[in-house]
Amino acid sequence: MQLSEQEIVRRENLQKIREMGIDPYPPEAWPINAYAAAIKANYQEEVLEDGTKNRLNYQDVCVAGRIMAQREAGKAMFMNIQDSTGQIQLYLRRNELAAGDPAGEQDFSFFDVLIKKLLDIGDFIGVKGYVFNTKTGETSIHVTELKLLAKALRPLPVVKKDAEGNVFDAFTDPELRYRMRYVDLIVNPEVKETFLKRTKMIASIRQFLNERGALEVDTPVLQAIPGGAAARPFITHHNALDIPLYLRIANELYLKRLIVGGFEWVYEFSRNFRNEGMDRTHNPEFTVLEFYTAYKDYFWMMETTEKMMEKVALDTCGTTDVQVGDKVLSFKAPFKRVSILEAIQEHTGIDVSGMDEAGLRDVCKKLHIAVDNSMGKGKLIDELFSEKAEKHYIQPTFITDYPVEMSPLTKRHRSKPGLVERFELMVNGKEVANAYTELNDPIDQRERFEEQARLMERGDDEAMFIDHDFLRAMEYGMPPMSGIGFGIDRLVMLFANQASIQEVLFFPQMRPEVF
RNA sequence: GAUCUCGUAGCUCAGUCGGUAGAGCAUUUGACUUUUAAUCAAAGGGUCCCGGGUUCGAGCCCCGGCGGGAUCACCA
Repeated sequence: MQLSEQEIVRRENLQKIREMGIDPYPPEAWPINAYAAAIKANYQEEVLEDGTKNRLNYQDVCVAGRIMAQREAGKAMFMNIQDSTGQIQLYLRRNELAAGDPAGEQDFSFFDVLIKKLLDIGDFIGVKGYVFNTKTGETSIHVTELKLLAKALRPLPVVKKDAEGNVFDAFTDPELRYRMRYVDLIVNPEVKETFLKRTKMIASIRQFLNERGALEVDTPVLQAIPGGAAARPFITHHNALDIPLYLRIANELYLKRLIVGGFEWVYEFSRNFRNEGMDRTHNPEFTVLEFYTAYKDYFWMMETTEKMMEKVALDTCGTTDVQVGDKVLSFKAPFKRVSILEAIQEHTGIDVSGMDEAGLRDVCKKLHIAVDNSMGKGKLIDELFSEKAEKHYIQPTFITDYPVEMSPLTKRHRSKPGLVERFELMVNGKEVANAYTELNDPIDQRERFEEQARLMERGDDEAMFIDHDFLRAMEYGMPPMSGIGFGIDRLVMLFANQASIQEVLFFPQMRPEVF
């Protein structure tokens, strides 16, 4: 391996540390009793009449962190260390860290050699000391004891910030940031914020569901029949059984089996895998929250969804008015409801309700939407909506009542022939959730699967497989229910105001690196 | 998969008309006991993504490849 000059220096420093009798990777625990952010927020001191300071708290702190900056000032030194909560400044003095009798012979090598020469940016250290404010008002730890906790052998990008908050030499190359997310997280604090928001959002959803009595469950990731969605799966092979298995594209059919089994409300944060293109809104593995609730319909689901979204916005952003790009989105319930046919009429001026396939195809051609003969009525309506209407729904809006051809798992509409009881929640011109009154008529379900099988024979590689066990479950009796799936990564993109899915996944898929 | 675009020091970036490879930070050496983008003085550091071609001469021009980003297609 070719080492850079800085890597060679650090390896030499490591050797010198060992020669000083210091273990650069000591095993003992370090007894932390304070954190950077809390110290800076809560430290108090008062200036007495004689000008001396009375320090009120944090006079015996023990912290740990990574060295992020070093400023030598002769026989003193300043460092910034970073712990999980942020950075704090350290103040170190040569004579206070010396060995031996202050009145007689003293050994200053700990400060002169270890601290000034052998410690580098990136090293983990633990320090003990007391907190004070410097002349310039910076809350700092006056260090009385320092211990090297772990030596770093590679130089970190050094990102600097001035008093006005201008950032210099930021570590910005997306390829390096995604491949070395650990470095990204160390030097770009706002990246950490995004991921903390993601965790907060998921916790908020979990709380919303749990307090209403929903049950969190786990269902198979490896499936013999990849069902519940129209997508190309990843395929793998099980050696002991000598069978092909698929990574799940959805967990819908398993959650519905659980409703058959007698649970009334189940949910799962499902990692799904789809063998399709990648771009700034698609990663091969992604997270969907699905939940299914017995004895409910899609009207109930709309109300539940808007309540949940309102809570999630409050919990993750502190407000229902969320800034996304240059827009402010209001997640205050209730949300607008528009049927897909009304939406098309509103944005094309054409009423397509009641039109047959030929009529729809003419409308598409007139509006310069590419069509081909494989497209049925449902697909044509879907094209009209996604080409002409979808992008206009910036504020959260429920688009309802889709054509039956697009929705093989959805119950037919109670009053509108040819449509199903389905909605998608559109936010910022994109779909973030998809929900139905679920189909629970096993004979209708079997026919819908058979239609999918015909599509597959015609070469549609995204058509659904027939899942005979799922049909058997439904034949045992499935209660009426409503179900929904939320694209969690896309919700995080909204609430964290990020334009790329790679910014909300710790380790987005990349081409393998060649070493 | 298609098109456009980028790849130069550890990081962020300059590099003119094709003529000896540059800066800031980081690193090394020295000064400085309340600094904070610390400062001051000096020094070292390069497979210019890889492979071909044109040329007396290529970081720069041409061809091919690898990797990233953006747009589009498919999808959530």
